Amino acid sequence: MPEKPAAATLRLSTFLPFRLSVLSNAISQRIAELYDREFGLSVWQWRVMAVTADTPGISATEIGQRTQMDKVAVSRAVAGLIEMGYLERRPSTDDARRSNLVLTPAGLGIYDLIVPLALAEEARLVSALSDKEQTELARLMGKLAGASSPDRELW
Amino acid sequence: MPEKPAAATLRLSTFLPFRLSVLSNAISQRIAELYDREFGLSVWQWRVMAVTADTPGISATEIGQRTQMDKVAVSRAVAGLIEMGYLERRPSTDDARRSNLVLTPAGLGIYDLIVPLALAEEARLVSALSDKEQTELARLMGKLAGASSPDRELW
DNA sequence: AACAGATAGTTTCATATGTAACTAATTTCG
DNA sequence: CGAAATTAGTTACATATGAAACTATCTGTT
Repeated sequence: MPEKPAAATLRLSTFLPFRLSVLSNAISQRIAELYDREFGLSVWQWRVMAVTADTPGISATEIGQRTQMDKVAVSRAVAGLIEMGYLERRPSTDDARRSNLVLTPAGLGIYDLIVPLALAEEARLVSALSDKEQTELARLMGKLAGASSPDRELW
Repeated sequence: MPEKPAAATLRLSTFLPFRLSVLSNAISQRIAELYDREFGLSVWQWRVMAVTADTPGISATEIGQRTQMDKVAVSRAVAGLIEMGYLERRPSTDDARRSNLVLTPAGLGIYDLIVPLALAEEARLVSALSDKEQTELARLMGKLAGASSPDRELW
């Protein structure tokens, strides 16, 4: 009588999707807590601010594309930021469905406070890697992104 | 009159926490859909199955440590798996608070079906990288994990 | 012009998730 | 021993999230 074949096993701790997920969550949580504690912002709101600072007058749809947020999430983040007085909605002259979003002076003010903190936190994190390693990591992640989502651009 | 100093800007697309999060989500979602569509499992349920297959008789608390899930998530995943008939709870003889968890034959059955699919998906993904690059990626992620969570072991 | 899609964005609803409170069993220590 | 503190795990509640439906506007076709 044949042995029952040993089933293949899967060690979670070496399984890439698991490792990536755990690592990403650990990092995100740490930063999210910073945004929330210091400024009362969610990560989504912060992302909206970041792309709006980069491209004033951007539309909600375009924000979604650049941040990989779905339109509901964008809508909610925008609503929250407007309520907090950090973002302003300007009706577009050529398309009444869309709005042009811009940061208010208050929004720009806290943006300028957050950026250095975020960059410092990133720097602290990657300081464990040499410059060369940092570059290499970025490159490898780019390759993975291509393989994971051949359809859409991730960044 | 001095110029208003140009505020530091932050390009989301090169900001490591953002890139990691987007990449991880893209990969996780693809795999989650596989588990759900083919087997009706959530990612958490799958993780519980994976560590239970690896260590039969494991406790819920230990599952939490190994998978980085909090105890509520573990509790819910376990309850779901038991309901589906994939997992069995055995009261521990030496500590009445804890249960020893084991996969049922049905649970082992689908575990054996899932493992090759999960490994194949991972292989498809990392096939964009050479063997050397794969090793390097794992190494760099390990370093980052250490830097991001000096307190607890991530894997 | 006028109808049939498409598109921008919001709202609704059902589900997922995390925090805190809770129960029960165990350990610690006076 | 026995009260206080810890630990394993579940339940309850409040919030976050995503899918689908919806409103309003725009585009293309006839």
